[in-house]
Amino acid sequence: MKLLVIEDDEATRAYVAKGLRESGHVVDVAPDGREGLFLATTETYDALIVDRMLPHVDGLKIIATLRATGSRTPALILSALGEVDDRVRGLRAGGDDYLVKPFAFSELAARVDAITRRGQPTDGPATSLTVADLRLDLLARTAQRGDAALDLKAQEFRLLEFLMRHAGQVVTRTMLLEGVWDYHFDPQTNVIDVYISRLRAKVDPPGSPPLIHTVRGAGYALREP
Amino acid sequence: MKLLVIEDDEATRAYVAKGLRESGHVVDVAPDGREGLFLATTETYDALIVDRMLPHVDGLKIIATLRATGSRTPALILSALGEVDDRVRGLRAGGDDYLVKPFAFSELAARVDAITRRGQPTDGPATSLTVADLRLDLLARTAQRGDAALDLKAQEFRLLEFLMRHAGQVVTRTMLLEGVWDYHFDPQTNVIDVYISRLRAKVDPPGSPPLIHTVRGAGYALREP
DNA sequence: GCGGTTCATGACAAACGCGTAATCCCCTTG
DNA sequence: CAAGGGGATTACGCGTTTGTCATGAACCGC
Repeated sequence: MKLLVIEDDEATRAYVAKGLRESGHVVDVAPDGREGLFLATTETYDALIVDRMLPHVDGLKIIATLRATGSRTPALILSALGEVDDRVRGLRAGGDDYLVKPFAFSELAARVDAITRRGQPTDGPATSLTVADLRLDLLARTAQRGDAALDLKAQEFRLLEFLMRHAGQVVTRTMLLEGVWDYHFDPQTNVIDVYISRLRAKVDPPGSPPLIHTVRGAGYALREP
Repeated sequence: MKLLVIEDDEATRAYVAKGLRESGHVVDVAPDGREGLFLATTETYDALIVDRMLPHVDGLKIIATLRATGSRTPALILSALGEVDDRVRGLRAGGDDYLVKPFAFSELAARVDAITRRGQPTDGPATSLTVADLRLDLLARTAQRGDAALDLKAQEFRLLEFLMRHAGQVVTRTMLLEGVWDYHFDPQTNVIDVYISRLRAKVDPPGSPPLIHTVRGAGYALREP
């Protein structure tokens, strides 16, 4: 994790930076708001640790400015002001957390970890699916088994996506007809068998342990080997 | 925002829930860990407010369990334990913030807003593109202008996606041949003209202000009207 | 206003993806 | 072991998508 510490007090700055480095982070430091804002806009950080009272540019102002430019880098505010109103103001300005001085370093480290933790992988709709060494990239519409790319047709892709979203469970033909073909009745067809066959030819090539399993009398299941 | 408050103390629970509802949130409540965990796993929340000491299942245990299932719903821990070690333990268990009782409601509200703030819109790869009233859902592979759904063919979709990713700028035919058709030479063809034509028929129906513009001698541009 | 160039579009042809059907295979059960 | 049934696979036809071509319209410089 790459962090930026903006703090005017020499001793605090050195103490915080040293501690965070020992926790395995890469740390840049800035002694005032001007320098801090410059670094924050020119470099990319995983989180900012910002003192509230700073020369040149106030800490809250820095965060508000960054937020106005669309930056969402998490920010932890350090402050000697411990009043509820001050804390609320800090959080409302776009801070993600607020720590009152004096603070224990272990708590600072824990809070930094907490705000950086869910940096990238959001709860949002998954953009890729993985089962064993099989990967589907839903945005690029690509698939690969191991490191071989698979050339899947549209319908094959949809079928595989459905199977992967239900990995480990048995999916019946009815489920597939509804979920993949959008048939809400029995069309008296064997499309599924055909497509499973085509999919197998690509997903489970000879030599690889098969992932697509037939569950006789029930349906199919995609499972780890 | 939909929130879940897990708190055994009747008075605190009612107080917190009432306040959050007045702040415009939708609030579910649970009086113990068992009920809380059940709701947290069956419903979808934007954030959890969890008391640390709970009957049946401990608050930290709830969060740890949820994290183990892959859930990343932000969690704010409430606790009477204010020691540094306790706070650190709470954050390490997967909590996103830690508030010590007694607390001011305004601070709770501010912290809830802080942890939910960057819930959805991550910096990750965009899952949808928007220009004016035109929207492309890259995961569902659907498009709509205003609220009319557009039936785009695969190639038309790719072309429109490329145009939208370069909205506001002129894209040359060479760029399109490389980016959409993956031709790295001049195939002496007018495919692009043809597909632009087909796309226009769908994206810019008569009556709507056109978004696809011809830039004579240069290429095309997708622009706000 | 004229000629040349650039772009737009409708008709056409080839290729491809999709689903059906027929055949073959293999497991199950008595 | 034989018969029945469910599943696998191959071959084929239809419809759609994709790209080419030719013609017509719009634009620009002279």
